[in-house]
Amino acid sequence: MSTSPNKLLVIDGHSMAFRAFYALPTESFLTDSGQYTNAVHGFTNMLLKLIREELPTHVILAFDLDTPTFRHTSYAEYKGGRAKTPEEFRGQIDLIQQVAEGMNIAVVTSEGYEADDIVATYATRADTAGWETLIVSGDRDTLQLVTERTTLMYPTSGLSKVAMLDPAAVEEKYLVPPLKYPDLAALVGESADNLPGVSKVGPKTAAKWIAEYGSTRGIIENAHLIGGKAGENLREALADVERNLELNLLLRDLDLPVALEDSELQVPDREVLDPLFDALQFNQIRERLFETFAARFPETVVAPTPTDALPAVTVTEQAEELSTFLKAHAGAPMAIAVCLDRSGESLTTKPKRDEAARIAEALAVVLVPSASGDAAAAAETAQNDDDAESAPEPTGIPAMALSLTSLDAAADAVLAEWLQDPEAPKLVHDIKDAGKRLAWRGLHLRGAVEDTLISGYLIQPDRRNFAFTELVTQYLGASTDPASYLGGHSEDDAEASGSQGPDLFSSQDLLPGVTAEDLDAAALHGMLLHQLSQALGEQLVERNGEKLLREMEIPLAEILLQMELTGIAVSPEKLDSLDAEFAEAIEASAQEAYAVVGHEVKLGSPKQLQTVLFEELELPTAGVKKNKTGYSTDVETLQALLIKTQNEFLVHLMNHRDSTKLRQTVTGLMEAVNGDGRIHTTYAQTVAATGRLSSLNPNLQNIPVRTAAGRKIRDAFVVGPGYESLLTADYSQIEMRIMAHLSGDQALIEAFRAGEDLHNFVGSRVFGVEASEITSEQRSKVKAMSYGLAYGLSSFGLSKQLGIGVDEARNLMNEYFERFGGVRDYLREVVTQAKQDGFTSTLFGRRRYLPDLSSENRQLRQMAERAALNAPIQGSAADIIKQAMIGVDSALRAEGLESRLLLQVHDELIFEVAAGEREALEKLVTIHMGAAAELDVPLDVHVGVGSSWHEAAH
DNA sequence: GGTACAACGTA
DNA sequence: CGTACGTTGTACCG
Repeated sequence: MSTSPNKLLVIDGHSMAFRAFYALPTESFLTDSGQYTNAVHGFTNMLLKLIREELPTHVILAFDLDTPTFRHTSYAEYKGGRAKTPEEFRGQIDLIQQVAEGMNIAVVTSEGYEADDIVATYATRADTAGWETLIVSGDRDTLQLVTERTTLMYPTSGLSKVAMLDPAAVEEKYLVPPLKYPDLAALVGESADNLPGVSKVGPKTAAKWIAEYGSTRGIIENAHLIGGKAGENLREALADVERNLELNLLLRDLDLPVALEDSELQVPDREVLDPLFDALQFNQIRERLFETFAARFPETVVAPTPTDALPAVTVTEQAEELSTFLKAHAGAPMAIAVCLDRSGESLTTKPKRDEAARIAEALAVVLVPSASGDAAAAAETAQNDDDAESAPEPTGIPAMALSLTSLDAAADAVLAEWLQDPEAPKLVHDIKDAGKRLAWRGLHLRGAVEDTLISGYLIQPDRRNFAFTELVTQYLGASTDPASYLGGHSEDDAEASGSQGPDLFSSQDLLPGVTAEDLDAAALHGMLLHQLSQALGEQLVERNGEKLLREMEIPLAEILLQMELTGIAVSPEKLDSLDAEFAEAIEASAQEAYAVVGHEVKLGSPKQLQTVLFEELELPTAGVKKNKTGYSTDVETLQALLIKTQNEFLVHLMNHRDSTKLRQTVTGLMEAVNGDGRIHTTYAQTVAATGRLSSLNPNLQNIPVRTAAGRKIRDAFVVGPGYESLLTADYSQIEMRIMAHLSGDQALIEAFRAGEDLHNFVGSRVFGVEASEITSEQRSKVKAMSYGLAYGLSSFGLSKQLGIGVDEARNLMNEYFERFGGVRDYLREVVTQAKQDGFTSTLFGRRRYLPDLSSENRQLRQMAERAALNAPIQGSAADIIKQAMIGVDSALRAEGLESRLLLQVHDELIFEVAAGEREALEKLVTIHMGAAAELDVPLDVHVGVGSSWHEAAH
């Protein structure tokens, strides 16, 4: 038998999707958007496993269509009696096909035929061409396709156990050779297809007859010769048998849209898969997929070409050499790569709270200029030369490496000078991180013209992972492994030379703590930064993000860096006493709660609470919200239960919850206090899809404020030594003002211009009374509605929030829109425009792309519509405060004030006031926050001063 | 040791 | 069936 290098994997998509669906629990695979994904998950996993282990060269997925096939036409009851497709399965076939599309795998369907026929056609073609074939199907009809070259993988239970069936295995298991299986099935019948066979005839009898008469055709012709009850039944069922035979035989000569040869396995399309896997919340699968394909296509993912030589790094400690190098490249962007101390903790481990200890320190910088001059010319020549052997050996771009730990004073000064020169353009990935590491070495990074982290974010704000290697893989398709480039020192090389050479060290440190491999990695990083910057730059221009990058996000990153380094002082005494206070409250409410039920219970465990509430205490379950684990135990549910039952366990439980939450916050803050007595949060600049910042380690944007107990925590944030007070400045009702501006609604604009109380004003129009006559109940109704509108609130949602009827809520909204028609028109227009463009825009041109606006899935589409309503408003507010931070920062510098910005909480800035600067700062902040944007309504800023955050907010 | 979930804090 | 986030404890996975 001739062996072909080609191997076809052909899968019956529907049958395997169903197997996957029943093999995995639906409830564990539900996305936030309400789509079940268990079949998609199982299927994709299976597909990857097959690609990894079976190494097919060609892959085809065959699917049924919803339309009837010739089998239905000739036999109306075909596949009748099947259970209705489960609701949870809905949409999953489509998702599987999308995954396949992203993997560049052919998906084939054929009007009037089944997936089996498609499988049969390709298997036959492949067999004829001498290819090896692996069929994966849960349908027994495909047994007939098995040959010496064609194997069937048939799942026996779920997805975990499969049988690999070659001809011998088929004969052993089904008693007939593959080609005779349709004969056997015709006699026995196929209940799955609703095809009755001959009664009392099973596989054994059928196989015996087939052996005797050669085929079912032969059996039919000799039916009169067969005796006994079985023979009698056979003669009665002849019509059924003939029909079964016709339906069982798979068609092997369909005319299909994809040629066998065109189904070759290719490199997957990340641009399709990344957002898809984001939506499916498949993170492990994403990794597995790319690992699988990286192993499979090293040459494409890696793409080493003769032009890809690593930069030639010169290690220097001499001021003059560095100076010459920098002058030679003056004016052109220089990529900066930082070598980190790898002996320390990695960034991915759970961070300890001490900044300096937890983050790897910068040991060296490698400076890589853009490819130009001789190196580029050599590369060009090499690329254009077909005969690789005659191409000149490419030389890398000359780059420079400097130790940060052992530079002499002169060289250090040259480096510092260049780093902080705003006119010396630099490329970097994650300027805030790099800048922080350099700052710990006393170096100041300025003049960044590119941060590929932020560029990536501005292009795809909904994306989760902007790691350098991720972006390089997606946008450049290049490897980040120095060993795949010319001139790289692989780890093996280093060990080899180390063991053979005179050096005692296995991997020689070229700089203190920095090995040759580190330098290679950094040099490559620098080289790829240039390429990535260019690739991202094109996208950025296309998506209107260049100005935002240069004029907003990069300057902001420099400010955030400073804020993070500065931190905010806390009073350990206040934290301690709060901790004790809350601990006491926790204990007290726990004891009272235990007393009610008669035993201890983990009050923090929703699972145990379900048992206590609904079994032991037998509280009514009618109308109780459910989640994946059963009945909900959230506050809303507990409140409702309390009203119904007056059970005091609920009160103690809720008190316990409140106190626990507060204590957790306090504990977290205590653990976060740095050696300097301050808490240094980290701002994530590329996380929130609307353009907001987020805060982490610890999160200082969710410190309690609504309750009195919570506000005590704000009192623990205090002015630090050497400063006189804290100052808070917040925008009042910024989102409503943006709404007024964007909608152009004259009534709303008038209200803001007149400086009236917004909610009283709106209430007076909605309820038709004087503003002074508005009751607090009316005020809170319009307040809820005003804010809700910016989130896409429905009348149902409003009714639920206000505890009123849906009709009343709807009337309220109608009345609102009647008075503020501009708002209604604007909200409609936003969605229409977003559907047209595919994205929303903020005041400053920040875009959010919402592909789900055109989704067939109603839930997804509606979620996208609400996001489209909200993104311009929330995003514009984010733009404005970012602009304000930049304005305030430069004004502080210009006026030479020592006061400094510490925190940002979405619409609020918190400053530390230097001695004697309170008045000046207050004025400066009010002016620059107010001037951050020109709107049709004023931007009101409310300022407060005090010795703690809590006091300052008054 | 890692991940998922429910719950809840902020704007 | 209101947007955008981050953190926590419990429960469960291997």
